[in-house]
Amino acid sequence: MEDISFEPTNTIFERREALLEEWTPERLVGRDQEVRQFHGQLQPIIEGESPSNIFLYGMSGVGKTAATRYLLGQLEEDAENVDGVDLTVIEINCDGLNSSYQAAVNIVNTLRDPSDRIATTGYPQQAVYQFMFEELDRVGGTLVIVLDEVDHLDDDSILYKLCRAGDQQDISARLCIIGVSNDLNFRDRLSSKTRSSLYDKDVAFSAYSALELVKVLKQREQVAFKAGVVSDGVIEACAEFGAENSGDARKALDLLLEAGDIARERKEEAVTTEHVDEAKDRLQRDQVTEGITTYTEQGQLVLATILQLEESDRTPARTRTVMNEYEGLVEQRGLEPISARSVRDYLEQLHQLGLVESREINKGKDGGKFKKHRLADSKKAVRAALEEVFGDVPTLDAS
DNA sequence: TTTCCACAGGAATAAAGGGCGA
DNA sequence: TCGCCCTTTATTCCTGTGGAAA
Repeated sequence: MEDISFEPTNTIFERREALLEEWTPERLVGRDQEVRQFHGQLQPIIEGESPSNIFLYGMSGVGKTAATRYLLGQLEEDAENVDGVDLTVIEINCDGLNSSYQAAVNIVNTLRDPSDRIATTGYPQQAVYQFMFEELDRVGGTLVIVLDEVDHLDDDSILYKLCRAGDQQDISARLCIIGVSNDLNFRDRLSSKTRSSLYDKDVAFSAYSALELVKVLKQREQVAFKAGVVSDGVIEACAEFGAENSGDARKALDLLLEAGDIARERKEEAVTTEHVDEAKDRLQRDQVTEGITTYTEQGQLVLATILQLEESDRTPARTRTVMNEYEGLVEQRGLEPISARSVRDYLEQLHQLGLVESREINKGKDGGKFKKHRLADSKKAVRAALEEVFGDVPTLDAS
């Protein structure tokens, strides 16, 4: 093996972090109307008044989190100069937290010293809420709690508890809940008691247009890259990609970052549209691999079944066929198959993950209603990810 | 207009695993 | 160590769905 060493070869990036999600620009571009409305709703905090709860809605990557960080950063800065306003902002990302219980644990641990943190299971639910209120009360003043991707929680009890905390004298601190959701119907899914407790205001974020994305990308490009290294057409190609993906600025920025990384790896002097094309493939592959390798074993086996059906030209396959083939595949590996109901759940999850395409067919009295499934992503990427998991991909009998 | 097919998917529940306090 | 309480993953049961056929 040849000798490996590290040496600085960067001729591309000035401040690469400006393309990362956590980076907050000095000025938010393309979101003027949303920022103005959101600003107005936060204004009572600086006046020392009780703030309303606020909900931000919009597809992913449309600037909800960026606008929240931008405005709350400004609010914290300004609050320091106002007498009688003692402001604390707590940001919790609910992605990966399945329940209100876990979100409450997360709030407790965010506010506690690392040596005094609580475990993520084991406590009665009421005890966890009690810990949470104790910590919030200890901090006191006005507390803004941002629950990012709040629609990922299976239940809304934490929203109800936080909304009612002041009324029920659980805490004396002033609370403002900011819920951020990609699910436009999230509020409709809340239980009626939570809905009635939420005297909330909302801000709807529309998708970025290709033109707005160009503005966003140009702003980041000027900070992130050395002068003149981004070739003509690169920004537009990334913006177009973002616009095709529901006006998602996150996707456009990820693509620009990946294209920059490819150029740097190759020790090239400029980022070109060829790098962008390659970055698209790489992003898709990475996304597929991550989704599959972190999935449950049974979910991976259901996906392996679809892959094998795809590779033997037997897709789209109806649920019944998938089930039969899945049972054969699992038994070959000496495992117990799960029920048809659970396989249906996995097929639905794989569809939600964008790995499987499911189409509903209705043959009426002659054959009823059923679904047919096929692989949505490239066979190559799925096979590579499954090979990483299993070592080899389980094969079906060619029957 | 009614009937019927073949699931789809919601609800309730169980089992297993893990952390906590007593 | 034990009982309690949480989680995740799974099962069973059952109602709902929608369009072609009668």
